[in-house]
Amino acid sequence: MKYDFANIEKKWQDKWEEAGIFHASEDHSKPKFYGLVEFPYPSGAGMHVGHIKAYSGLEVVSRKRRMQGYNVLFPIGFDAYGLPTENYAIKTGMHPRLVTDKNIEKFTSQLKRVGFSFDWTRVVDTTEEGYYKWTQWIFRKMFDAGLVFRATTLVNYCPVCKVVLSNEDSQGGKCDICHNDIVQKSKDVWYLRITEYADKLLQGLEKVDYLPNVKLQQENWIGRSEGAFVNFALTNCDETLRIYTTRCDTMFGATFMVIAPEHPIIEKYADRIANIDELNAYKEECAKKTEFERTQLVKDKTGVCIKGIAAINPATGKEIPIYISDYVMMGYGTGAIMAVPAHDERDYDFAKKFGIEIIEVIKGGNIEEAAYTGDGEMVNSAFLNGIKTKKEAIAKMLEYLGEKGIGEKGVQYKMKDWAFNRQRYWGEPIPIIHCPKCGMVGVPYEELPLRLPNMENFAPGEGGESPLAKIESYVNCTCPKCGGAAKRETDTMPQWAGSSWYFLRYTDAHNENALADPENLKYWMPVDWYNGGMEHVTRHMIYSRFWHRFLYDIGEVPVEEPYAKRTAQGLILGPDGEKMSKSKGNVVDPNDVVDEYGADVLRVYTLFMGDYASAAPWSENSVKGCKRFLDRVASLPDMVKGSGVTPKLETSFHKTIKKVSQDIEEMKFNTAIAAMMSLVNDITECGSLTKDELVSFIGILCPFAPHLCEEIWEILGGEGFLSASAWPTYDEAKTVDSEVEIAVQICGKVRGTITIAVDAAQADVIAKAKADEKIAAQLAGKQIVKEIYIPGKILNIVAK
RNA sequence: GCGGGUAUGGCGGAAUUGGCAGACGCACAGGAUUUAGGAUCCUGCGGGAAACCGUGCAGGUUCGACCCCUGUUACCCGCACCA
Repeated sequence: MKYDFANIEKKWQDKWEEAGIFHASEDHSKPKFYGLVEFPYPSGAGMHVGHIKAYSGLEVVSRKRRMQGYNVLFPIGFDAYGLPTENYAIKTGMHPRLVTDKNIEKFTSQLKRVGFSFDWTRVVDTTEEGYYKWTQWIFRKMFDAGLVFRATTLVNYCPVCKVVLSNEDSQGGKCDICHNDIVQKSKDVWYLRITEYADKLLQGLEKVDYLPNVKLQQENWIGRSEGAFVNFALTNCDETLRIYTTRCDTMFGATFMVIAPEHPIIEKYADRIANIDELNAYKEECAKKTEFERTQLVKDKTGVCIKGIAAINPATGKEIPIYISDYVMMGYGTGAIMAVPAHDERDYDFAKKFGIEIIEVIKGGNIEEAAYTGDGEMVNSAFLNGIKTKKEAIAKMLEYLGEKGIGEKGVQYKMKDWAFNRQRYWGEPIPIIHCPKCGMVGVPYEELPLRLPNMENFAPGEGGESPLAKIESYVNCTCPKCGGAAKRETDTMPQWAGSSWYFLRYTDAHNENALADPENLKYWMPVDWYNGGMEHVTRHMIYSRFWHRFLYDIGEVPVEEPYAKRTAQGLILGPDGEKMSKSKGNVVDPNDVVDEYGADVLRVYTLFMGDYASAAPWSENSVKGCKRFLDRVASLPDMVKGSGVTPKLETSFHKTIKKVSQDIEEMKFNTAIAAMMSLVNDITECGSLTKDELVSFIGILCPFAPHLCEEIWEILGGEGFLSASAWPTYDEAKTVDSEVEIAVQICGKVRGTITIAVDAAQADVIAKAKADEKIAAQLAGKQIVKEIYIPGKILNIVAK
């Protein structure tokens, strides 16, 4: 047949759409499969070949599942709130709504050109009222549950985007969006109390099937640590200084203390501190340092000793000095530590620089040289002396602290509460009203959605306040509780909000009375398989697991964990081996590939280019190789002779069907395609195949190259759609060759090969090997020591 | 610094998990066909005349190691003064 891919692809896309064969059904009696891919942010640049690879994986799995008789939900949508759109709108004067609509349209047409089997009746757009109503609804539920709070803190502020950023969005001291330097600023910030869910999020990982490195990254992100809180008595003060430590066993070695520069005790006892000016100067200096400077100066410790207040080491009873230093941070633990220079590297560096006493309490290292952090025998530690393990010493010390009532076991997390607001326009309005009498009051549920008002100038105000603050009719309102005059919150939610529950909405995308019908949730959840990028396994996945777990706790969803399985695809690099980026000019546009080679080639290539989970560079030549493969497939109908089985090809067919079936489950798409290429080579060599064989071949190729396969199916007179027909089966017995060639080794080196029956007896195999000329020559004059035969694989004769 | 991962032809990558290393594809070379080919079809393709040598490097275990163990180097990805 002629492989006119452009017409073939259009023809089948139209037919699929018309017949609606990829729509998930609400027949809940059938077994279901919910495959989820990360919905795209509809940027102005359009799609990227990376998107294609990201979706192609589960596309193949979903198509296979349908052919296996599952009711498949494979949805798509758009995570459309966000800064790039807003910034573009500010620059061009075009309303973000229009920009978003235009971009979604572009993405939709690109996705459809590739022939993805998404259920287009369930598209979710996070900026639609019908959707963000429920985003706000969930927020309100969290507010009711006490998981929302407001606090004045130093925040990461981007002076360019004029927006407050979460810690996650400002890593490395650079803005995640514009990559400019971030400054610290004091602001009122909305927080979601995600730390309350730290343990639940950690425990939830035990029940799910995530790639090991995905799980590990989440564990590290949550960062649970077990230790102790201890209260140190102070001189010249009525209160104690509370610290957190994981090494209370080393307390006898604590020769000083360190508190964060922002620690409140300084201000509180300013009048008793002799060098308060010096401390304040240091504090100011620290505030000016960028994140970058701080991390660069890790080894070069700075600090100031507090004069006028000291601490008492509760183990030794000795007075020890207190320093302020920026190597201790207010945001972790209590903002204060006991410093044990002999057994902590940071404390060691500090003590060396400031000439503080270093007392060894664990044997094993050389404290003249460096801090020793390993295990060993306790010394200089009174009642701990002689103990040989950390674990035992910690237990004993905890007992002592408990008896004296000055300390107890404690747990800390690295994860911080989630800064949940942006002073920007293009986001979900936060449904809260500030009443001078009642305080913060939630917008009543029946008034949701709280609509994002239309406006002309959505540039943020100079002070960084939300553009919504400029609309008086929006800001001024009445308190739902007392009916008095009140002001509406003008901040909006961060981009992560909409993507924190979109997978629930897909199960019932148009429901006006609930986020989704409970019956639908019960049937479809959890997501059976979620695939996406590694860059989303911490932030997006942790946030969405948190929201989902909250919804479970209040009885809104039926399962604890939203994602039963999580995998991740590798990046597609540019032809130069570098990460694709506009500035490098190495971006490949999927449209160009579809124009020149067809959508089927694009799909096959993105899956064939290498291990699905690894990064691989784009190669135009390899794309051509995939085109050649499909050209050869297109010529197979011309080689059909008769029906039934071609004896020479029978085993190849059964083997290939088996391999492709298994490889798809393990995301080994590259080897699945390689196996199908091999089969085509076998068929070409053979010269012909039967109609039945071709039908089974296009069956297994269909998830990869559906347009071409449908076309061949039609030529062969198939009824309905190949995509809706049954997945080819194989006979295990026929995947095994009756005869195999095995290698014969002499002393571990291959000296020849012999062909034997698969089930040949060892004695026969050895006899046949010895009869082989080459083998006999090698064995001549030698004495056989040992003969090892691994059935069907190898024969090794050890001889001297 | 800590944690995780990777290392195989000129290139992308395979290898039933301890059993013929280099499947499949690309590139390259030779041939056929063609007015022509950047189209198609054959053939060859790790190195070496060969004996042999070859999975980052050095050892070890084993009849047998890309695979397991010890040490080492390089690169990639997370986290990063987390007490």
